[in-house]
Amino acid sequence: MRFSFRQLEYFVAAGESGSVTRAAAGSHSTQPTVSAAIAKLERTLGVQLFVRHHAQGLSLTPEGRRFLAEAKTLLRHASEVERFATTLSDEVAGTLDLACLVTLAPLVTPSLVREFRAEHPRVQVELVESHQQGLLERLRGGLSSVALTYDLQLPADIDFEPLADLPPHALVAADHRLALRKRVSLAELAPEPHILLDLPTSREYFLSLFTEAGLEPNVTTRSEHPETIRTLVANGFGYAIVNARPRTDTALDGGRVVTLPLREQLRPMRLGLASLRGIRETRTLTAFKEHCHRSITPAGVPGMLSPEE
Amino acid sequence: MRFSFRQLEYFVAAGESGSVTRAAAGSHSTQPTVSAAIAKLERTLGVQLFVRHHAQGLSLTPEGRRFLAEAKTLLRHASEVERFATTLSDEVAGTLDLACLVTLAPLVTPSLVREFRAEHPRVQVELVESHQQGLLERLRGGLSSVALTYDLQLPADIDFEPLADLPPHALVAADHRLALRKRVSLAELAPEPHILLDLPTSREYFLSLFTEAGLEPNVTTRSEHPETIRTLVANGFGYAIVNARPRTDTALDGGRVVTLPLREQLRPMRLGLASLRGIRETRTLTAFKEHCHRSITPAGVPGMLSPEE
DNA sequence: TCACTTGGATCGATTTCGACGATCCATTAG
DNA sequence: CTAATGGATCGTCGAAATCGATCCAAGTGA
Repeated sequence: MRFSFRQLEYFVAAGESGSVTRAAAGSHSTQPTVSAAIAKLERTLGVQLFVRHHAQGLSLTPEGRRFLAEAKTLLRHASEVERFATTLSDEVAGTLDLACLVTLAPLVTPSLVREFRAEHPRVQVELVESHQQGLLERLRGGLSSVALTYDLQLPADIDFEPLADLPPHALVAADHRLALRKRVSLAELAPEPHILLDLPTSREYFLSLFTEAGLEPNVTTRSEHPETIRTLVANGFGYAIVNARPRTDTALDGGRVVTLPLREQLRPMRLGLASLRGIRETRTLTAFKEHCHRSITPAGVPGMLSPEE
Repeated sequence: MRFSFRQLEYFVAAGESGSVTRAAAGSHSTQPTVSAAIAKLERTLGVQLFVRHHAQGLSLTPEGRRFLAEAKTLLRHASEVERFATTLSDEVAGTLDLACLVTLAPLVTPSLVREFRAEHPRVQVELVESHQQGLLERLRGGLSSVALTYDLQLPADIDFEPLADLPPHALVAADHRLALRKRVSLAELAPEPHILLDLPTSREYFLSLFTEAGLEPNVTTRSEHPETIRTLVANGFGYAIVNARPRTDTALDGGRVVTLPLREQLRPMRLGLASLRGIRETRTLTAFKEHCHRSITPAGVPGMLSPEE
């Protein structure tokens, strides 16, 4: 660009006031500065912008008058962009790019996002669902600002704020022989046919629960989709281990399932907010995180059964 | 403005290439310069624009991506303004603000402007008519770029390019007792009733013709309008002195007039282009001046009778 | 595993540019 | 003729941009 914002500002001020001195006063500058800036602007553009009247100010040339109009709209445009930029960081407004672990999304996000938008009407939420690896890629690629997920396989460059612990439960068919038990132990389940939620990071978690207890599950069926797991369980294919427990005992095909606490004190899944470490967060993101802390508590997660239920 | 064009340019280059180094290469700059500029931009805007990947470039944050779009349109706008500015001075295009002495305008400007516009279709001509004092005010106030007028009462700050000399003629009715003469002298005319074109500067010129010859005109009627003068002459109110001679011997009311050369060698009116001294002229103005020199010659002025006719 | 490569961040030196006070100069008012 | 007005110019100062050199972290390949 052959000119600067400062030069345009001084030029507009002088053009509108018809005086370098007044322009300087109104621009928090001095007369020599404005005079030099305008002279330089004329030189670089090769356009005579003013007619100088000795000891009585200046008037715009025809070209100066036309350029003035253009300069004003450009400056207005620039301050709109400036305003936009500050809004990006300083106001709870604009778009929040939220990512969520696929298995959690249908349970948690609807009410969470609805309440957040009710509280902050100027914010649009852009929700993307993905598996854990995809979430990390999105965070690192700047495609999402924050991810709602479990603290599984999180590298050091990812910051994680825990929101709630979800202990594992056994999921069995309503007509399963263990369905009426108050609770059940891993040892009892181990020989039974196991239906594994076979997703990149959850897989290792479920298996580790058994191996850490010196057991080995009898994996007979696998699926990547929680709803398929529930339907398989309801249809007697075996049992499953789940942490997120929907507020319904009906599978998608109408079959019934039951969730049972596990007797052992097992390491829970930790639900929380993952974001890239070391990036300055926007006020919109801060507001969203605060909202999550209020809405998703250790005592309960919207869309899921609470621990004591 | 909290940011500069340079910063935006570097930011856009880096955002589109995903690399500070490539951005620097494409911007005729160096990597530390671009790095520092972006860092400063982020600091002043309070917005994190990039996620830095060690040893493998950077990606835009969600905010960075949105700001990038705004920055690009702003830069495009700025270069349009820059282009506009250079067009103002470097191309025969845009608007030419032309002023013309009222008495000359109907005779000279129609064909002059028509031919000029045919030669330069990208130019609009904005024509304003005024008396001599008004022309000077328009030039000094930057309202017009050039004035087509006589070299009467021109102060030192006005530049004048002569185009053609218009010697004074006597204007008499077709049935006037002198109408059939080949030429007449001022002395013969002096006693006759004189109809004076009573305009600020022409007035002094006409009277000076007589006083410089030791004569005094017998002014019986005055008017500010050349067409009124011609009608008065045609109706026998007296004679008039004129320099601009229309290509017709009919006055507006249908009466006939005759123009006669004057026997004396009298100082002619000098038709030319007046402009403000010391202002850099645009290429459009240069083209117009050249066109005038070609079109308005000592041998003839469009719309007027030529000297030898 | 270790050296190499990649690519952004940082440092220090240089230079450029903007800002300012003082002054000059031409015009206008009284 | 003097004072006031108001832009142009000059010299100085300081902030900021620029650059080469260097640092450092992460990925790559032997």
